[in-house]
Amino acid sequence: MPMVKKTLKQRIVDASVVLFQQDGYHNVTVDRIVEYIGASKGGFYHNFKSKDELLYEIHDVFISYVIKQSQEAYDKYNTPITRLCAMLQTLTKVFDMYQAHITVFYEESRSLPEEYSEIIHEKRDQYRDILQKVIEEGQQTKDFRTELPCTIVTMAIVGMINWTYKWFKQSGPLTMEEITEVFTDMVLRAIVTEQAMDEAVQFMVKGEPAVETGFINT
Amino acid sequence: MPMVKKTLKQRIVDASVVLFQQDGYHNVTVDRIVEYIGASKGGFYHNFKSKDELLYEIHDVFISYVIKQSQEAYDKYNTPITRLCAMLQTLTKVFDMYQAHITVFYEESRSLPEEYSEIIHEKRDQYRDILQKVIEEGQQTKDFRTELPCTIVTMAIVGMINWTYKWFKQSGPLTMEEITEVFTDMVLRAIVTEQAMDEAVQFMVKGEPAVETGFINT
DNA sequence: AAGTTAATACCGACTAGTCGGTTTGTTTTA
DNA sequence: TAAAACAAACCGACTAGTCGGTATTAACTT
Repeated sequence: MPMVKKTLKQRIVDASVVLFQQDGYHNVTVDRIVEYIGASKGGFYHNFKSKDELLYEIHDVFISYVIKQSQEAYDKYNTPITRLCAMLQTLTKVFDMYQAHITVFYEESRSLPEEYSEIIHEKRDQYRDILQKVIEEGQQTKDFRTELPCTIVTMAIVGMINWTYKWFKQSGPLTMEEITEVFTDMVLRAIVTEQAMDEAVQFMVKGEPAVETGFINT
Repeated sequence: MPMVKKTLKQRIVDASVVLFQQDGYHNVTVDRIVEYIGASKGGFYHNFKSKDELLYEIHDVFISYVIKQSQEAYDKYNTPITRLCAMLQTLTKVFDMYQAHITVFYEESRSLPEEYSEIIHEKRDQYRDILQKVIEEGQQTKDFRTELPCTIVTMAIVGMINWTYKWFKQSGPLTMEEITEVFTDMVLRAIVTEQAMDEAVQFMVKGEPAVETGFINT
């Protein structure tokens, strides 16, 4: 295992994500970031043109990864149902790992200067388009119900998944695997046609749920 | 129609909600708020102890209204399915009207000082609890599938609904009524048991979807 | 009714502090 | 030895909140 020394730039990004998630972009000063990792302001501005550029970096790393993973999930399978399941799996997994990034992504993008936010918005749309494409193709093959407008279905799924960043706690009683399983079940039941339900049942929840423990946030 | 003159306090709140939604709490200065409505800084601090207190006011007005409406929807009906449908209806309607408030509520609550945020978090949990209660009761009556953990189901629904504030545009091609109908359909199909499906079908989408037009944001 | 006091609502110049960014200086590396 | 990487002191713009003041209305006194 090559224990490579992390560059200052990487340390800045890592620390910033955590701090931004905790307290929000505007409540975290550059001074605090560099103090947190025992560096200096000079080092910061040597690596970043501005605080905004750092924010952009965080956004871009995350959304680029999401797109890459989504596309891979799409390419790996060849039916709408398996593709959808793979994407749900992939996305929740990413959301498990990158929760801090996501929080920053969905709450601080307003602070991005226009030059940056244009790029980010485009990529964010790409992410949605991949999912929407799966839904559309499923409707064409009659795997998915055509009574439901695919834009709304897409956004319903996106909302369900994205919102996890607001309430999921890695230290909480629920694992992301459980959540994924339930989400998948719900989505499939909601949109798969009767004729295609045969293929879908294998991805659904079996048996009784685990004991409900504790409670969680909004 | 009694054309009551709006108080300065109300004008400040109204303007702030719009400005905060657009640019975020930290990107809107007190000076800008008062300039926007043609008032003064003195007037502002006569009505509010601080900028934070104004933010709290906006939060509280919104979440209190949501709780009130949710509770009313619950009380008005007496079966899990009808209650659930009524709550979905109510919530999306509220979200249609109060989109600016919601944006502030879900994106700026971090900036609330602890004294305020405690109260708000409590109320936010109340909102979720009302919905979760409906799901739980539905599972007890076997109207809803017991294989699905009710906390996850609740948060899936909350996420689906809440996320609308991120992408729904009143000027866009989709109306909130359409969206509500599709959401209701999806949720019911996802969680209602076969034996109770008879009661649920009346709330579901009939026929083909409207023509898909344009596209929307994440 | 007139005069007096008091409370409320609002104004706007000013201040103290904060924070992103710069400049200058020092160390490390290739 | 020169350039890259980092450190530390500094600057200027910005902003939440203050404070002395004014206008308006209500309440009380004589």
